[in-house]
Amino acid sequence: MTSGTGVDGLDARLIELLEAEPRIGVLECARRLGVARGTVQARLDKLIARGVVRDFGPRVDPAALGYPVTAFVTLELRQAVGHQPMAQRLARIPEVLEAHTVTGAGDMLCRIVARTNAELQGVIDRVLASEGVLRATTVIALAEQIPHRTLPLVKEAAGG
Amino acid sequence: MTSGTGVDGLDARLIELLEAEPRIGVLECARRLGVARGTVQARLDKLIARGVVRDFGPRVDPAALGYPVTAFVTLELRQAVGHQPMAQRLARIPEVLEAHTVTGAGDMLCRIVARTNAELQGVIDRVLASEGVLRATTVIALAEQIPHRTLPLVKEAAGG
DNA sequence: CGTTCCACTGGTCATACCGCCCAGTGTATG
DNA sequence: CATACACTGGGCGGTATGACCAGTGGAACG
Repeated sequence: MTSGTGVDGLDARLIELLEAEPRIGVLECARRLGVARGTVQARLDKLIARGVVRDFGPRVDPAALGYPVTAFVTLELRQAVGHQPMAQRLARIPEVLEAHTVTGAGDMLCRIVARTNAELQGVIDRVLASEGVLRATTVIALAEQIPHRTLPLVKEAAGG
Repeated sequence: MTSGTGVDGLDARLIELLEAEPRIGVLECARRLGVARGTVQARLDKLIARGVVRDFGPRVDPAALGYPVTAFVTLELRQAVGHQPMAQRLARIPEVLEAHTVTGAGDMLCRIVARTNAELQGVIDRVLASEGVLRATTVIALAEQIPHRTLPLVKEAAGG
C-alpha cells in the first residue's frame, strides 16, 4: 500500500474516471486504465468496503428541483436541549439538507434551501419554532464558487 | 405535469429507490415500481436531461480517506479582489471541498477538511496566504447530525 | 534461501441487462 | 374530433456482469 490511507494512484485514477463518466462500466474502466477487469472489480469492491466510496446514488440538484435559494443557518440552542433530539426535529424539515454541530458562538450549522427568499423566511420560521432554538443567524449563498468536490482530495491522498 | 417543478410521485419513488439501492438497473426499478421498463427509462432520461439528477458519480467520504476533520471557514476579502479569481485560488487547495459567496459580514464560506486539527491550521494558513484574504473565521464541525440529503426535498417537491 | 501470501493477469462461462425498436391503448389538450 | 403524449408490453442483438480459474510476479518472513 502506497500510503497510510490505503488509496493509491490506481484507486485515484479509478475514482477520477468514474467521477468524469459515471455511466461507464467496470469493463470500460479496465480498458481505459489499462488493467485487467478483475483488478478494477477488486479495487472498486475494496473502496466501497472501506467506505471511501459510499455509493453511486443519484446526485440531486435542488435548484433544478425548484429550490434555487441556498442558505447557511447558524443556530443557538438552549443549553438544556441535546443535539440529538434537535437534529431529529430538524430532520423533519425537508428543506434542511444538512446539519452539523459546531464550535464557536453557534451550536449548529445547517444548510437550507428554499424556492424563494420569501419561502426561506418560512423555512427559518419553522426551524425557529423547534423547541430549544434560541436564535438563528442566516447567510444566503449568492453563488456556488466551488461546487462540492472530492477529486482533488482523492488525488492528494493518493500522493499526487 | 403534476407540479410546477416537473417532478411527480413516480419520479420521486424512482429517485428514492435509486438512492436506497444505487446498483440496481432500470429493469429492476421497473419491476419494483410496477411500471414498464420503457417508462423508467424515459423518466430517468428526462430527470437527467432536466438536471434534477446530475449524475451517478461515486460519493467519496473524506473521513474514510483520512480527512476526518471538517470545518467551515468564513473569509473576509479585500473589496478589490473579485470572487472569481479568489475561487480559482481556493480551488488549488484540495482540502477546500466547497466555496460559496455569501451575504453578511463575511464574503465567502468554505467547507474545508483536514487530517487533524493541527493540519487544519495548515490548510487555513494556505487559504490566508491567498492574495486578497483579509481574515478567516473558522468553526469546526464536531458531528454531522444530518448528513447531506435531498430525498425529503424530492418527496416534498413531488407533493408529499 | 525458500516459502508463503497477495495482487494482478488474461481467459472462459452462463446469465442478465441494456438501448433500441415497434404497435396498441388510454387520456388530456386544442 | 383530431392530435399529442405517456405508458404498456413485447421482441431484438449486442454486450457487460459476476464468478471462476490457473499462472505469474513481487514482497515479507522465518
